[in-house]
Formats: sequence, C-alpha cells, structure tokens
Amino acid sequence: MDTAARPVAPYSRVKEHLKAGLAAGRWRPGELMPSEAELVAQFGVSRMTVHRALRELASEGLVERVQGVGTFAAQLHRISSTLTIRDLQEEIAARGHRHHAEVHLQRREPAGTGLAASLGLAAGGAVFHTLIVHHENGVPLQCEDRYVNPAAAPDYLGVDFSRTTPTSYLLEVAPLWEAQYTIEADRATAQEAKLLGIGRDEPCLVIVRRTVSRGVPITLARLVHPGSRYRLAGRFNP
Amino acid sequence: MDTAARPVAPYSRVKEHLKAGLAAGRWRPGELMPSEAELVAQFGVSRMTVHRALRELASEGLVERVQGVGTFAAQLHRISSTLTIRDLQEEIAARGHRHHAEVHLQRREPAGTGLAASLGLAAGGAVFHTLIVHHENGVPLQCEDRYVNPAAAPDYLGVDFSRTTPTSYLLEVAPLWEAQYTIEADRATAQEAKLLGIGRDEPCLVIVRRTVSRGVPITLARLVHPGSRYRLAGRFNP
DNA sequence: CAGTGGTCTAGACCACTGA
DNA sequence: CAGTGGTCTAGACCACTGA
Repeated sequence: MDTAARPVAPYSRVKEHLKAGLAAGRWRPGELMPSEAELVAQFGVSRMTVHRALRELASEGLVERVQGVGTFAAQLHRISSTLTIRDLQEEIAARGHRHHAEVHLQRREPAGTGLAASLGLAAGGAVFHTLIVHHENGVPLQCEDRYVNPAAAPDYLGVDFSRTTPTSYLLEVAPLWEAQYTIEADRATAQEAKLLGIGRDEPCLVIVRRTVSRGVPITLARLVHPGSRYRLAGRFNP
Repeated sequence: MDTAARPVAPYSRVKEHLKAGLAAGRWRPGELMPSEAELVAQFGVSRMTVHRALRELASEGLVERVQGVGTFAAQLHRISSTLTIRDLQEEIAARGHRHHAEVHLQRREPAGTGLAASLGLAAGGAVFHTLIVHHENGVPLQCEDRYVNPAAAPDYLGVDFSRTTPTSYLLEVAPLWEAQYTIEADRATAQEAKLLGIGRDEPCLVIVRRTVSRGVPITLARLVHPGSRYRLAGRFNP
C-alpha cells in the first residue's frame, strides 16, 4: 500500500486550484481568468509551471486561451465524452465468456459506385467483403458486414477470421488510424435478423464506421447488435 | 488567407516524427522506443522539448511511459473515441431549425428506493421530476424523462423549460460535472411512443445518463429518440 | 507600447528501475 | 550505479492584441 503521501507537483497544484475555482463558479463561462504572470506571483512558481497547468486545462476543454489577449473560462455547452471501444473478442474474453465467430462470406466483389467513392477506389474496382457473426457464449451478439480496400490489406481474404477478428487484423496491418462513426437504432435487414436469430421488429443498435489510415480509406463496416443483448457505456470527463 | 507557412515548433516536429514512425510500424506495440536522451541528440533540441512531445503522445494514448524504464509503443486495442454531445436546443439551432419544448410534467415526487439510491437521497425523500418533449421544426425528436436531486438545484421546479433546457440550466447551477451513460436500442414505453408520435414497434435510441458534480449526484435522465430521426456521430482520433 | 500567451534552453534535482 | 522519465527554474525571444 502506498499511503506515503507523494508530494503534489506544483503544476498540479495550480491546475487543481483553477479547476476548483471553475467548479465553484468563480469564473462564469467566457470570463477572463488570471494571467500567467498573476499566477506566477500568486503561487511563487516559474512561468513554465503555470503555463503547463493552463495548457493542460485548455487541452481538457476547461479554459480557452487566446495569444495576446488572455485565458477565459470555457463555454461548457459542448461536451465531449470518452467512449472506449474495444475489440469485441477481447471484450468478451474480459467478461470471462467464450467468443466464437461464424464466417458467412469472405470474397472479392466489384464495388458499387457509393462504396467505391467511400473507399477511394476506381468506379467498378474490386473490394473485399466479409460477413461475420460474433457470438458470446453461443448467443449471436454482432453481425459484422465489412468492406475493405484491397490496397490497404492485400492479404485480407486469406485470413482465418474464426481465429482473429477483422478489427484486430486491420489494426496490425494499418497501425494508426482515424475513424468516423454513427450510432443509431434501426431494424435489422431480413438477412441480419436471420443470422442474429431475432425478429424483424426487434430494435438493433447499429454502428457504421469508416476508417482511414494515413489518409487512405481502409474499411467501411456496419455492425448490427440486438438491442436486448448489447449496449454501449461511456463517461464524460470535462 | 494565411498561406505564410508558420514555422513548425520543434516539439511538434519531434512529435510528428514519432507519430509517423508509429504509423509506419517502425515500433510494434509494446516495443521500446528511443529515450529522451537519444531524441535530444538526434534532433538537437533541449530535453524539455522532447519531453513535451513524448508527454503529449502519452496523453493521446500513442505511447506508454514508465519511469526508470523507458517509452514504449502503445497497445492500440483499446480505442477511445470522442463523441461530442451538445445541448439539444443548441444543436437544433446550429442546423438553422426551430426548437420547441413541451413540458408535460414538472413536479416534486417521493423517490422510489432505486432512484433515491442513485441520487444519494434518503429513502422516501423527495425528488424533482420533469417530462419534456423536444421538437425540431415541429417534429418530436427527444422525450426527456429526468429526475433531479433537489439539494443540487433547489429552484428547478420554478424554471420555465419552454425557454431553456434542463441540460443548459443544470450546467449553470452545477458548472463542472462528470457523467456516466449508456446507449442502447430499445422500444419506447407506451407513454413515450404516444408523446413522440411513433408506433410501439419503432426502434428508439435510448441514452441513460447519470450526472455527478463535485461528488454530489445531480440528475438521472432517460432520453428517448425515434431511431428514424436521430443518430449520434463521432470520431476516433487515436 | 504594455500585456498576453507560445515556445525553447541549459541546467538542476529527483524517483524509479534493473543490472 | 547507470540509465530512465518527472519536474522545476530563470531567463530568453517571439507573435499577437488592443489601447
């Protein structure tokens, strides 16, 4: 047990002091806060130290800084949250449950116009397509309909997706990526309902995700989950 | 137009260099990366400068640092995304549309056991309850069923929620807060379906959010959106 | 022109790790 | 004990803003 109180770093003291002031409403949103020079005098620390405290508050969205003008309490009406999304296989394993995947489709196809545009392919170019159903303890949890840019993952069709997941494989092939996604409630298609073993009317949580790595589109995926079996959880931490 | 190429800050150059290396797979997840001293020699900058670059990469989750040991390429299997949630009224206004709210309920009630526990109230204590339907251009978009801790917002029952939203009001009363939430697809209750003007079978996106400010529970809200009218969007930025 | 924040340096002391 | 990262300082130069 580490009960020995570690001395708090000065930059952290400054940061917590300002945070507490913001929490107490000492500065209204948009109001001018103390300058670096004032904080230097108040805390008796160097300017680099208060600068770090303020820079971190800015990156957390708690204050806004304008060069030549000053530091302002942030408007808190835009709130960004953290939604941690893990690889499904890993997530199921972490619950101590058994994961298995049924691969229903894994082939090359000609890409339709919209799909080609979305993946940056020439019109009518080939695209890789997989359709995989993921099970947790034998119960279908996710229907993963995925298109992959062949240039980004040329060996995609040879991978055994009963052993690894496309997400995990693509993360290895294209290590750093960005993604945009939408989350909505919708019905499953007839095929998805059949694969998931649910009724046509059952609400599903549908995530559509487009992934880009170093400017190159990698993959477009539609992930359909029975609403009764899956939910997302997250937290705000302004 | 600011086409005059602003000189890139040295800490930023170091950071981008390491980022590019990670993107190119120069270091596999878990692998040891160059030390601060090596980067100082390589780039000819001071240690504070490379330290800042590495600290920012660590806070973005791209590297992991262990004092006394070194800096390692991060495992990228846990990905956290940014989901920006704005006040609904503001979001609708930003689309250039008209927002209006129907207040169906605004009263004090005895809290049930589970609710009292969730809001940190004594069993059987009073709780504030509002039921509000938000419309975009006259179409019901969100049914907001909300319970509020009276201690946190004593004047809540006197607020005119046809003019402001509970979210916006509570942000003013309790400026800094944290929230946990879940997102799922479900059916609306009979009452919600009626208020939203949808069928009992229509899939809905349901967000349940519990908010805490300075350790004090503030509010518990169930936000129900017709799946056909609302979706969430976000992006990953690892 | 005074005041603001953005950044960098060269040096320092420290805690921690593993050989 | 050598090497690592965590932090701080005192000073500097700069870009930018608004009076």
